[in-house]
Amino acid sequence: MATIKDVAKKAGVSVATVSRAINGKGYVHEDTRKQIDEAIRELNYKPNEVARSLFNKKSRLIGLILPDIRNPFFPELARGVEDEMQEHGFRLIIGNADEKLEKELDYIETFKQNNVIGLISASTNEVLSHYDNLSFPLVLLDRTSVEHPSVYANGLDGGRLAAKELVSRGCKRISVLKGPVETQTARDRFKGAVDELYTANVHFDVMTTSFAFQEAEYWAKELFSKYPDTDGVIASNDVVAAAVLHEAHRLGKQIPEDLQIIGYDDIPFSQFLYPPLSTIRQPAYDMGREAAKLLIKLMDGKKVENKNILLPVQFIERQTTRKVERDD
Amino acid sequence: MATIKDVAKKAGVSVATVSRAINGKGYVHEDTRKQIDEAIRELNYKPNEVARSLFNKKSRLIGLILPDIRNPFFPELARGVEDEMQEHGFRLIIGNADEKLEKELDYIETFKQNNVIGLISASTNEVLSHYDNLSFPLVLLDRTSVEHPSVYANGLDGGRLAAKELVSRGCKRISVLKGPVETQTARDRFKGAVDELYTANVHFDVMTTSFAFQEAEYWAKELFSKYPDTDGVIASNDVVAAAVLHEAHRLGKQIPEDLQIIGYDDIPFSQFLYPPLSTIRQPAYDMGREAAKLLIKLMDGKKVENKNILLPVQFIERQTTRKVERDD
DNA sequence: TGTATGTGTGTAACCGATTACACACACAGA
DNA sequence: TCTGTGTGTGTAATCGGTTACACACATACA
Repeated sequence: MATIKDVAKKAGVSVATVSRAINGKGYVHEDTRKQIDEAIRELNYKPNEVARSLFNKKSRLIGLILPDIRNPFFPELARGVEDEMQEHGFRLIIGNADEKLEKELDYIETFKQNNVIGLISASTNEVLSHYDNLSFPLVLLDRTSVEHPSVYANGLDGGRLAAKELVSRGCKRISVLKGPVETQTARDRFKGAVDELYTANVHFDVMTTSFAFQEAEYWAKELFSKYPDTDGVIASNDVVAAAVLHEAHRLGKQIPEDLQIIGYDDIPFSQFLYPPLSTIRQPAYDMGREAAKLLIKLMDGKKVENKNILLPVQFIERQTTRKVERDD
Repeated sequence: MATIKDVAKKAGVSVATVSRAINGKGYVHEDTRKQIDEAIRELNYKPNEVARSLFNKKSRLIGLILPDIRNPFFPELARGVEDEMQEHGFRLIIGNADEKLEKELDYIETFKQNNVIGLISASTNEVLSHYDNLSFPLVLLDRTSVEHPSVYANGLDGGRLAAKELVSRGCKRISVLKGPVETQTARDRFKGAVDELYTANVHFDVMTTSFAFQEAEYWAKELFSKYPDTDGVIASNDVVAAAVLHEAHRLGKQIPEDLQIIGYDDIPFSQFLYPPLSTIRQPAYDMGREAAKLLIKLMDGKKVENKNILLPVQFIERQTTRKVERDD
């Protein structure tokens, strides 16, 4: 690997001049610049990011913490973040926290030690105190907090929407599957659904589930054993919805005649389920991009007027809910 | 952030002694060591990885290149790699190459510039020449090559198995969906299927598809418009299989009566499809772990006898294939 | 002619670690 | 007493960049 010294020698100047030429700071004579460019090309010189990072106390790396990379919702978020960052010349270190605080702390340590210049966290841990004394800006993603900037989707609306759509389609005994309630958005989502069901005066039961694949099947079985005559399910996410759908098939239920199901997230796979899953869409990719944009602003030290960006959710009508006549 | 100097001052010794104490190299008096440990604790000192990395020309970072993080097969691989690396104190920089050579090269540059000490690549690019002059070891994952160490699953077997299972279940007009053929494993897979079908003397058609979600639906429609009377589909992966299944439902086909489908990969979602997808399972998580283990050996400079690790695949019988009487 | 300003470049300190080397001291064996 | 060896520690160079500062020179203007 060629170093700046090699370039300086080849171009017949000092390293300072090379550095200035590369970074476009200070004066460099046109002719000198050409010499240097030539030397750089010939040696295929690339500045050593580590050395830069050591001096500047800044790398070009961004940390991204995801709770569970296996849940397709999160790769979608990650893609949004990645694409935006890529366009700005930043790179991502993705950490999979596995919903464990310890792993999350581990990654934060790695991020600090590698001089990341910003962090986006979609962690689901209730406590946020480990984010308090960071030397770089932080954006929370898919969650919110008054103390930190965040990008999230409207859980209240999402829960409400899901409930409303089931009620308007005639469900009488609704099961609300509540995700892990560590985060405000998960609580909002639940609250939205419950509020709506109270108002509509529809019977409902509540069950708390995890978001993960491995356990989804268990929860689905549990659901039907506890509430065998449920006729509407508001799932905690699309993964759980898929498991419920699968279990319903196994039990010989007709969908959406006997049972209607609404998922949450709208992961790419949901359209391929049978019947295709009706769900509340969170704009995951856009959320990722927005989080990245917000972080970039913060890193630039720009004043940001709105530090908590709320994105809308949307009911995606497919076929796990009945058709209704709409008067529009 | 406390530095080694702060620790040295607090402990009343030189930085060299602190460094020796931390790294357990050279002599350090027991009492001195205690003083230093105490100072480290009080200051909450963590060595700066960037400075270390600059001097040692080695970080603790491992690069991982994935072709498409949205395809659930790859997060599964990633988890395997991550878990193994985590246990050895290494961290991952995950790069999503998006099946584009340019992005892949970008990430490789980032990896070099950040002194990664090893690279695992599941890239699908045909050319590998950009891996030739790396200063750190490389392991190919989910692909193979004579020049580089690799961990992959038996494509020949996989293709053969898929074909055999369909043939033994009475398929007469099989459609083989061929993935992108840039990689040897994809070619093997195809060859395995075709060999078996030739041998069995069963009619088959071939269509080349991508592996991606966004295009899966298109290919599914294309399939049935080109070969409307196909009665067996060997899909290029589970994502495509899901799309085919979805399209088959839309066309009112009975599965597995009218049409049998076999996927590839066995991603977690496949069990939740309806009917649950029969598929060829690649042990993704284990592949990831094996790749990590192999890389660690290479990084340690150990002689590795077998640089190309072949893992077995397995037919997972679910319900997109008919039941057969087995005489076992 | 003297001074201010702009241009162009080099020297050397610095970022925070690691380590080669020098040196001091204790103790053992000749 | 002298020498060799093991123990313990500090000084300073080094990794590959960036940049403060000094300095040289050209030009402009009073």
